[in-house]
Amino acid sequence: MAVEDRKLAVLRAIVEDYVATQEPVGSKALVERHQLGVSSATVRNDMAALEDEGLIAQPHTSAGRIPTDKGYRFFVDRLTTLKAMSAAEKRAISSFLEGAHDLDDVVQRSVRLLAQLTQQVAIVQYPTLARSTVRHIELVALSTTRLLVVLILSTGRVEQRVVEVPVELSDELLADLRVRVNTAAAGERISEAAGALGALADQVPPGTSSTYTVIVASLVEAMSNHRSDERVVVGGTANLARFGDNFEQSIKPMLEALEEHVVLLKLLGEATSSQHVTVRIGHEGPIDQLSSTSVVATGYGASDDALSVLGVVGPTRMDYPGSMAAVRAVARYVSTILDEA
Amino acid sequence: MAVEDRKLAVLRAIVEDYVATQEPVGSKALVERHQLGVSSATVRNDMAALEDEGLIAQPHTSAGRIPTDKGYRFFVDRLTTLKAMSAAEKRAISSFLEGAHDLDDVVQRSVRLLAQLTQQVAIVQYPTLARSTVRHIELVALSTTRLLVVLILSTGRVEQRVVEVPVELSDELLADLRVRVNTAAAGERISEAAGALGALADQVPPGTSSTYTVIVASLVEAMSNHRSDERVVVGGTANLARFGDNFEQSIKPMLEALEEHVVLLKLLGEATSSQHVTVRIGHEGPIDQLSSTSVVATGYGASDDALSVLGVVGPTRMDYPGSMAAVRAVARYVSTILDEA
DNA sequence: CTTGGCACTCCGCACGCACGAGTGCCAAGC
DNA sequence: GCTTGGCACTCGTGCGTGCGGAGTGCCAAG
Repeated sequence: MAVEDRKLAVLRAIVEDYVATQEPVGSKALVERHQLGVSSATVRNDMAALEDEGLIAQPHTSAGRIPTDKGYRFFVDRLTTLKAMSAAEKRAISSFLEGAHDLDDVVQRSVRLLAQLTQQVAIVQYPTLARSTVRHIELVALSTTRLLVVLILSTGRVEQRVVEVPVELSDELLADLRVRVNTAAAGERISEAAGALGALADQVPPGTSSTYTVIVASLVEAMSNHRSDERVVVGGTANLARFGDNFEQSIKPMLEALEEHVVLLKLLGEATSSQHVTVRIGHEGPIDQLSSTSVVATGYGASDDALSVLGVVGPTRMDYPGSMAAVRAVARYVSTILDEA
Repeated sequence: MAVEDRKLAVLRAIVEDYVATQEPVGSKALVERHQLGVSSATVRNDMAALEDEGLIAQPHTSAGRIPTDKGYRFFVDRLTTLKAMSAAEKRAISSFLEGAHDLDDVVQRSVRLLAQLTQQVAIVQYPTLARSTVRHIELVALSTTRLLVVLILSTGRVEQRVVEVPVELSDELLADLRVRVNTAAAGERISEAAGALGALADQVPPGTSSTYTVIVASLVEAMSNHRSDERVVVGGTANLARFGDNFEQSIKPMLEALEEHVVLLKLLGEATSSQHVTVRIGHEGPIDQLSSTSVVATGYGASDDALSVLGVVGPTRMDYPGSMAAVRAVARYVSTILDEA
């Protein structure tokens, strides 16, 4: 085995051992636990080299080495082959997810599943609405000036929104509106539906013009900032235990981030752009407080132009191959399930 | 001041100091921080008596005293007068909640608010559907055998459910069904709607009987176990920091409980039966692992026959008067808001 | 019943020490 | 040129010891 190759084997061994034990790993322990075929002295030399390259570091003199963020990055990029899920695992996943009878249910189950599989904190963003078309719009008057708009989409999603309208609503008006709105918007993509509705404002029945325009404007406004695909669901927070015992520094910022969905979306970030599993290690992430946590995420969804995102968050010292495999597997299953729906 | 009265004053002082400092409180510190008008020796005697009664205890000989669960119970039942919220707080609460334009929003904001006010973990159960009446039922075919049922309720709630029907659906059948279902169920309470629907199965159009009965049966089944008012929302988990530093023993079981909504509902438990604020202290709760956490909760909702529940969970060592006041205040505001809707 | 005094207990903390794990370097061997 | 065994050196950790302080219980006097 060439020297370079062995160095990488050593790096891999260090990562694996450190992930498993959470303790700095020394040269001696390394040769014992792995078949490296060389003595500890040789390993020491290799380690010194790896340290020069910035891939590993020692917490203090005369302690073992731990991987640096750069080391993990190298490990993930070059030393990792995604484990395939076992047949049993596959079965478990699909049977678990197929029991769902509701979008909420699918999302809920996915989070749980992911948390369970990876033993980490799992995050799932709701599927985007981008590709959905409008199936039906129901208008319900909650009071004379408050209107509930229920949007039923082709994919079975249901969105609702209360709109404050600045005029009095009558039953006839509403009935008329309902028909017009539906004929205008039905079959349109949600992104275009707002536009289609806007056009309505022109072809108003005579004598009611201002009322109409006003209501339609409210509707358009409500539909264009539907925010529900920014919803995220979090699960497996109890796995935060694996973050280490240091509450203030590692667990608390994580809990705080988990409460802020906006922050979470930022965290999952660019993963949304592809169906590839992407990994963000420690400081690579956008949030300073979370500099010792990694994110493994991937886009998912029925098609490439309508991706949402899902993944897990854990300490930099995490089982990358396992997490990546689980994330990918769950994303695939969820995608196919959403496709069926 | 009579002796008994002073003993209670001492108990109150101990609870307050311990809650504030999280440290066992000694006789000397007590006379310094509170105007008890007696010497530390006298307080010591009182403390000995309180300990005999099981209201306080010392972690070890020659340490200060801490309240027992029984002591907290006594404090809550007899020594506490609910603080009224300040005018500013009231304004803050109502303005914060009134910004909501959606049931989800109301619930979400309530949780945040409660967590913020109490600096603890807040839990809000979705309002019950009990009193709602059916406004409209929309049926959408997702595939030839999968039917999306959307239930729009008078209160503006929207419930959805996918039903697997064991027959092929045609457009005409669906249109017909839609009309019949709506005329049968509209205006009914949700609890009665299932029954009203069931009656439909009899007055079937000739020739389609079995198909009809089958679909209606599916609908009835789906409607009778709507489970959405069992949904709970949790917030303020970052406040778990105040649980103390002992992760394994106090924080982890809490995180686990927070993931299990069923467990949470059990935890909030009987509070649902009244609009009173109820307090469960430590071991009084139904869950052994949470023997050092207390629950402050109350029923809320538009009317007495349709109560849901909301509250906070924290360490037994928590600010009961403050939490109780906040829980009550939020419950009231949410109730009135739901009432308007 | 209250109070000051006093002896006693026990926790927490700092100090010091020895131990062990791990390293880096070197000289010898393949 | 790599590899290897040996060896001295460095630190971090764990453990026993000793001390100070907070707090108590009890007692005798007011």
